[in-house]
Amino acid sequence: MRVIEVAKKLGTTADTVRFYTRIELLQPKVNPHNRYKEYSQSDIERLKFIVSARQLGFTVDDIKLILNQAQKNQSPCPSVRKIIEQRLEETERQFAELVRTRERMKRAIQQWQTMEDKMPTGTMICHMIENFEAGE
Amino acid sequence: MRVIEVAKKLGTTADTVRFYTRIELLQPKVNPHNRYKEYSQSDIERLKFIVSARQLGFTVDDIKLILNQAQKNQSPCPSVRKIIEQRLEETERQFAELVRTRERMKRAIQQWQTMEDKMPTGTMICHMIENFEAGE
DNA sequence: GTTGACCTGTGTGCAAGACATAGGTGTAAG
DNA sequence: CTTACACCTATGTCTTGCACACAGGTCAAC
Repeated sequence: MRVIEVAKKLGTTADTVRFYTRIELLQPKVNPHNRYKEYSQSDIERLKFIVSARQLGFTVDDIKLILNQAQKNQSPCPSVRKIIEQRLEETERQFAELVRTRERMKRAIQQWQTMEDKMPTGTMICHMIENFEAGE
Repeated sequence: MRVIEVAKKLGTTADTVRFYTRIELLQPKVNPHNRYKEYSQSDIERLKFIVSARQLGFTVDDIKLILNQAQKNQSPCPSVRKIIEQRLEETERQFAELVRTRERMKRAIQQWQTMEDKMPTGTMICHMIENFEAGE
């Protein structure tokens, strides 16, 4: 199978599959006639794993490590457990930050509803932004 | 003032100030003796604006546009209102995606608590990931 | 004069793909 | 057998917002 067909089959994009191939997470055979990559069934299994792991928050480097362990016939499970804990912590941090930003944005929009547009001055660029009060 | 002092004053990093300078959001004078950048009071005001806008979710390009408008003596307020609505929409999308990922991660950790570690097989890399059920 | 801590600008790296592009393929029509 | 043309390919570059690495400069103490 070629890149587009593989991508469709797994609900991802051709560019993503090409990316994984470029960094050698996938190593499909190359047709010597036209240099097109040919993805085998086992490539597809591997890609399926990669996509699942990405959805669980593993980074591409995490996945590389996991695949390497599996290739050396070590159980990747202990690493998997350890890594997902770390990634979850990071996700929680991102989440908190995103919530804060979202709250600020909403509050700004609300505050600005009753404010007029103004021209910039020498010291003021946009009074709405400069006078915005985050409210702790 | 020089880059570190400015950064401290506004609660940001020297690298961030250097970055804004590099992309010409800030244009401090350069001391011809040692080529160091010298940030004036008005540079600092400008930086203060940039930092505030970043905290409200504006991108650096947004800020460029806003600053350009202000420099042409146009009120940037209409753009500001329009842009923040877009950025809020994007933030909501990111938020939803992050929540989904977080839920998946938590559910995975829970499911895996009662699962044993296994060795990889020809078709299976990590059974925990491959058998993970997202639960809608 | 010299040490040494600290600071500077500039170059490069990062994540995870998305986008641009030059060229190849393949099918259908003429 | 051409030719046309839509579609596909691999590869190179771009994105965002900084952080980090590094070679060299500054400046006070000795």
